[in-house]
Amino acid sequence: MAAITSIMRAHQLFLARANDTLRPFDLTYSRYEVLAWLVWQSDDGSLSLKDLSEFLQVTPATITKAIDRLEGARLVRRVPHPHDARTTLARITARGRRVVGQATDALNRDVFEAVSLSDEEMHDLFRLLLKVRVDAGDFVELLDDDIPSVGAR
Amino acid sequence: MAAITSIMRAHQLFLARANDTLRPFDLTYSRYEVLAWLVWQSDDGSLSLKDLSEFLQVTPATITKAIDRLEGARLVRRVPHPHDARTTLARITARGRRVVGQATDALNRDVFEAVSLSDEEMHDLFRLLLKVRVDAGDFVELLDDDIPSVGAR
DNA sequence: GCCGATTACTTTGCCGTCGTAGTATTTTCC
DNA sequence: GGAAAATACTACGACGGCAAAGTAATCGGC
Repeated sequence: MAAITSIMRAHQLFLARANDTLRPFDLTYSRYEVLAWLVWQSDDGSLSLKDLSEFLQVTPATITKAIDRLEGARLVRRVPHPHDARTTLARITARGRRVVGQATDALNRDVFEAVSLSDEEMHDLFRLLLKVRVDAGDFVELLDDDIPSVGAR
Repeated sequence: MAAITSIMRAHQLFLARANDTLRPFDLTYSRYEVLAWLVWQSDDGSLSLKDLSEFLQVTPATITKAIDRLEGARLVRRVPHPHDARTTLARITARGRRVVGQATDALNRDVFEAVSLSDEEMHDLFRLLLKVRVDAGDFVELLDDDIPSVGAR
């Protein structure tokens, strides 16, 4: 249970640091994540709101509001799906690509590189967290290729 | 960065499971934490709101609202500090003690025991998370006695 | 012992998240 | 092919968190 409390605290700290770093860009970590998925996890910079909801593991209502704000900041645009009138796509704008690039540099510099774990420690941490997540019911299919040493070996 | 994302996800999963478990008690994990501190980290079941804010590492406004709700549910009572008129104490009620006991049993059964890590793995996870937290600027003085094997050994 | 600084709490406003309910559009199946 | 089920999004209300501003009480230096 101390381990779980520790997870909670680590989350709180990283979220706070990330939001501090992103504040100059008028972004939050949640909205940064949306932009990041659009840029690096899609072929043409657009994803359906449904897909975003699944990838980020938040409810559709959360995505609706996030896209509202991102659209207000002209970082994404809603475009209708060509074949299914039920779904709407979020497409990142040129401005969005520029901002997410700068934001990523800032996050790498100020947050991710602040962690002093060795590669091996980082891998151990990831492996242990993955076990915990699976126990808690996470869907990890998408991540399997990132962590070949789990379950196997 | 995959490790940090993994921390975020693990947090999300545990919080969701804990809140599911606590829903029948009309509690959330945040409010449960307040009750738990009052019961196990104080001599007489009362702490100042300031102390709660520091222990739980949330802003005073968050504590104010949490105590509002707990007081509304008759699980704690606000009582004035005997010597300092600025501070108010939150004191757990008999009803609060009863509820937090049942809630703890439920959490242990449904959430904490769901983690299948060995004692050694648990310890490793805790140690790695502690390093990460320190790098992220956490204050860990209060925890030193809980983790004698960090740094040493 | 007074005035300024500090401390403790509350209030307000914003954000992200959830749960629930609603609407519109497919899709499925008789 | 038309009704029922499933799907995708939106709307609303609640909650926990932060930041900033306000209020009240205490402390400290001169």
